[in-house]
Amino acid sequence: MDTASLTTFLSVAEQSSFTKAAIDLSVAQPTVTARIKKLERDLACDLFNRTGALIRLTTAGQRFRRYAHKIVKLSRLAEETVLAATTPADALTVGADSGLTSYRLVPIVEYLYRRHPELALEIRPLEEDPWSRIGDSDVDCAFFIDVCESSPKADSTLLCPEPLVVVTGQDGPLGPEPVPTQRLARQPLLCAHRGSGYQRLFEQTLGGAGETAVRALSFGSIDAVKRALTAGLGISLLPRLSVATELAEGRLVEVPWTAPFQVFTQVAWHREIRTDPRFAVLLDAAARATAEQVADAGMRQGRRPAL
Amino acid sequence: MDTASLTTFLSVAEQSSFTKAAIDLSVAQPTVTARIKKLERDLACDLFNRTGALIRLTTAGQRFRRYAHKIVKLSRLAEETVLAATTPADALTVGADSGLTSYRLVPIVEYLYRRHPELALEIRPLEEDPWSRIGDSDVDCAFFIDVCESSPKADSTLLCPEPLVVVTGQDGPLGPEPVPTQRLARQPLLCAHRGSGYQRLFEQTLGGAGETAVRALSFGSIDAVKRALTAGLGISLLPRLSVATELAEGRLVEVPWTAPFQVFTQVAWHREIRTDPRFAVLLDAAARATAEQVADAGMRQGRRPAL
DNA sequence: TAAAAATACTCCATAGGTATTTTAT
DNA sequence: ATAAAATACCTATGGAGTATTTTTA
Repeated sequence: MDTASLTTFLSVAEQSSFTKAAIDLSVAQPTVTARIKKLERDLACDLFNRTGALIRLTTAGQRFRRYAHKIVKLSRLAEETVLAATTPADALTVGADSGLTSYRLVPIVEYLYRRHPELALEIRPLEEDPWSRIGDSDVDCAFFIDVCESSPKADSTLLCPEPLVVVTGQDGPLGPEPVPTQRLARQPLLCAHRGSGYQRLFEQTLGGAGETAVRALSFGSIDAVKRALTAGLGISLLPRLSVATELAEGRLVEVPWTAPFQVFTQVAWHREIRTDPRFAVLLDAAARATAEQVADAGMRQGRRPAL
Repeated sequence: MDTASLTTFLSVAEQSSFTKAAIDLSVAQPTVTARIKKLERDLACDLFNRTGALIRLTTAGQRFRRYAHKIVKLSRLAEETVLAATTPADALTVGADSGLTSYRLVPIVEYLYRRHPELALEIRPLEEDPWSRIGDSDVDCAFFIDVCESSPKADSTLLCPEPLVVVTGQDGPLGPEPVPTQRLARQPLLCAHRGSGYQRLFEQTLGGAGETAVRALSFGSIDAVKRALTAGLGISLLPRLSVATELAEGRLVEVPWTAPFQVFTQVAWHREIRTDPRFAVLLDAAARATAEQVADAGMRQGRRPAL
């Protein structure tokens, strides 16, 4: 699979014609035929429905097109970027679960800002599995909520336990009595992102119990999820910390259901960043700021935070 | 540029050795040398510093590695996905500026949910230029805030004008008197994402006026930006709608500065989705829900919303 | 001096071209 | 009948191998 084949594929798809694509790319028409055939052989499936004159993408072809686009674009970007001599600010890229950004990460950033104002950070929402984002070098490190497990590909450390709570809108369909998992599975499920951390576990738990498929809707941010919950669109599993105010004020209500798993806020990082002094500073700030925050919460509630 | 070269490059980078990479990939050692040389020739730069025994990535190599990772991963994914006969839920993918998700998009989703509960949506935050995300087929359509301009690559429509306001924390360094742009440029700049919509315009405006480079920090979500503002970390340009409550309650304060540009909330879409009946439903809902919302706001304020 | 990368050289697979045939409208 | 894709066939580039030399720690 090389960029030339992909570009050819994209051109054929766009022009709906092998001949036009050949002209577009300044190659002979049989060359286009050959390149597409090779792609189809490599992928072991047809990409175009050719009934002589009319050329149309097959469903496989449509699916492949998305990736082809991205790969070609990335390749171009790679070529350009490598030559760009400028070291572009080179901020430490931190991925964070949407549920953590406001409530755990901002205190850390504040801590850092006061003591190390020169440190440049770039915070990006984690839409997928944190481990793979680190593996892809998409982010240097990631803050996320998940069960305690280690990965061979990256190092990680626990910051604090993160109590979760199922919440719904004021006039939601679920009363104050304990709710069986099956009943929960029938509610529309709202979340920031499907793939990151505990959300997958939650869906698995519900999917295992419910007879129907879980209906899930992702909103991209916790704030939007809370608004949708308030509007009565469904239920959501969120860190208690992130909905404390709304629960206290009665804008959201807690659904009496306990998750059969125990999760922690944790940081994972790319092995190679270990030696970066900026990362040491960040990790130290994370540990200190979170410890302070947990201690504060414990004091305010007159007890140690729930494990 | 093909996957074989990239895999070779990644293996060499990981093993820090041409010979070990050759063993790893089950090819002869000169093959590895040749592949890397070809890559270096194509990219017109060295990827490794080889001083005989010690092999290390050059800075260009480090930069290239990020992309190589992603490209290889995407290629694998493409191969797998094409064969997957399952139509995977096939939700309409909607990109949205973080500043819009909660305040403009949730009403639209609510509207849709009531009338078309069967419609599956996937909402993703826009981290970059909406046009390129659509061009990449990353999202089917995008909601964003920007000046009114058309693109040859995608269609778009305006939903409503979106008044912006510069805000800061309660005890911020800026008083109630009008602030010159230069002074604004010296403050740390907080935002959800650097690249999407009006944020770039804002940074250009400040960058043009200020003698020093703009210090910007991205948080990934509006909610996190608001917390950081409250903590006094800097200033931010946000839709007035998204900070109305905080301004009314005095948790955030408005900085008297008027942007030299006029922006609108708008939707842009991939040309090919035009024919999708689900998209027609979405677009209709967007127009109706936004119109309702704007009318409500006008009524409540006893006037038409500010243009 | 030993380990590792580069070079020299050969071979063959294959990508790309031209000319032609097939196919479907 | 015509336009467009596939096939046949040829050529040449270049990728991959073996054997060898160069380099440096």
